[in-house]
Amino acid sequence: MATQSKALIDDLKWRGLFSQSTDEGALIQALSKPTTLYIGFDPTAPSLHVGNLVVLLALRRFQLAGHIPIALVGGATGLIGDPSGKSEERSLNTTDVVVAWVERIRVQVSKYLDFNAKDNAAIVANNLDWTSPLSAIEFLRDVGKHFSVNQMLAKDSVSSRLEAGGISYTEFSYQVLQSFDFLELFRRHNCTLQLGGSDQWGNITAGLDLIRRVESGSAHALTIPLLAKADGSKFGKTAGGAIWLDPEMTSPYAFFQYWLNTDDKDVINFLKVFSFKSREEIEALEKSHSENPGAREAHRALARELTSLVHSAQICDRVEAAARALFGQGELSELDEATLTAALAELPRTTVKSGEPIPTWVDLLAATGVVDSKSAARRIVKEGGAYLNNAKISGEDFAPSKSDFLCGKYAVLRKGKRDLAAVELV
RNA sequence: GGCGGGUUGCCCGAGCGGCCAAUGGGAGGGGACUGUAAAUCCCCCGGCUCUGCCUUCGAAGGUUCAAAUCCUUCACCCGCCA
Repeated sequence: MATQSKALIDDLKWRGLFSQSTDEGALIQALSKPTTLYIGFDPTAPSLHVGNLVVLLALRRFQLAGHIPIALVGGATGLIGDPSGKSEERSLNTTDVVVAWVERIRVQVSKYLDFNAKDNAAIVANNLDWTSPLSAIEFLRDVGKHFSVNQMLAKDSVSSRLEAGGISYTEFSYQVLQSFDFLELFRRHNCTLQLGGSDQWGNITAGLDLIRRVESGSAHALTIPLLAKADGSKFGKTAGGAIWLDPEMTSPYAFFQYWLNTDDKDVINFLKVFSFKSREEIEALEKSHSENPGAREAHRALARELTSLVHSAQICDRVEAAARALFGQGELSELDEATLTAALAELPRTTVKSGEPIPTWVDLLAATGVVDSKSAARRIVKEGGAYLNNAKISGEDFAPSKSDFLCGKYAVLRKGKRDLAAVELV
């Protein structure tokens, strides 16, 4: 099985999922037997986003290779705030907010792991379980005593903050808590490997030291590079904010579109990082993409796989069909009502009561929430980016008429090239 | 606790009594070109009942015909001293 564990590491490297690790030979040796490993997710929002998916799917890869994954939800650490990668102190969330987020993230994380696997069922843990019973005195005596402030100060997450803006005692303590998590998981589940983003290296190695000192145990660390885009912009962020996994926060339609619109320069890398396709399959997509980029086969494969994984194959089919209908070459008016209804269901929408006068295009677009204000909607009209049923309109006062409603029910608003919204006559 | 510096639109950052909805850069948006891609070029980028009006420059008061700009108090940040 040592060759298998070597293959796992090699695959991670090929996918660009390997930043650094503790002694690689020892790690491969350890992984030759089923190994328990964990990743922590702090509740900093009500949902995980596509950036979290990188490490979460890495955990899944380990489970598929026969190892036992633990997803740790940071009910405790989420109350403290990780200084890693942050240039300034963050404001604390209230405990009830964090409790609510923990629950949502626990459910979300569970979707990507197998809890029924016979020999290596996944585990979800919450670090509040072992930190909350601990008194401050116990914590300082039993845990704190093993930490040298000199070493803590040397961590990049702390030293960079000392230079810019300072750091509170609260966030300074974060690495101790994370180390304690590793120690507890080592004790409870014989967890001997922690995965994390490359910014977690300092926190993870602090845990290794703690395990060595307290339990004379040996454990390993593996970090994953933070995903970078070709143009240097931040991955997973759009004008509207982050791309969330929660369908209430980012609609499956928008989710699919996000991946479909991936920069050509990034699409193969993203496939390697996110897709569970084999190396051969991805290399085949790379070939077809370079031969005919306009067909966007690789983009489509990426969007399909991730939308199916995060939402469902059924939802994926729906949003893809919607996009095909709305962006297709044919006339919108030629779509039958069922197709149109299904397609428009995926879009931001507003309604108009049939007895009442129809508002202007500007008012309608603003009502769908596609733009932030009526001024923004007016600007779109003035600049020539306003469409009704795929036909350009002009004049700030333009209002659709009854006959513009397809099948007597729907009007399709478009802002620019690809931002669509629906108006329904009720 | 003392002294000094700072807090400006999504972000960075100019402005230091009227010419300020506020220079510049970035992000973002629209158009052209394309492939619902990138690069490039042009344009836009507080809000509204839009040739005008309203609300913004940490918060609250005040001076003035007029304040992002001056004064007072408060909050937070940074530095030096105790």
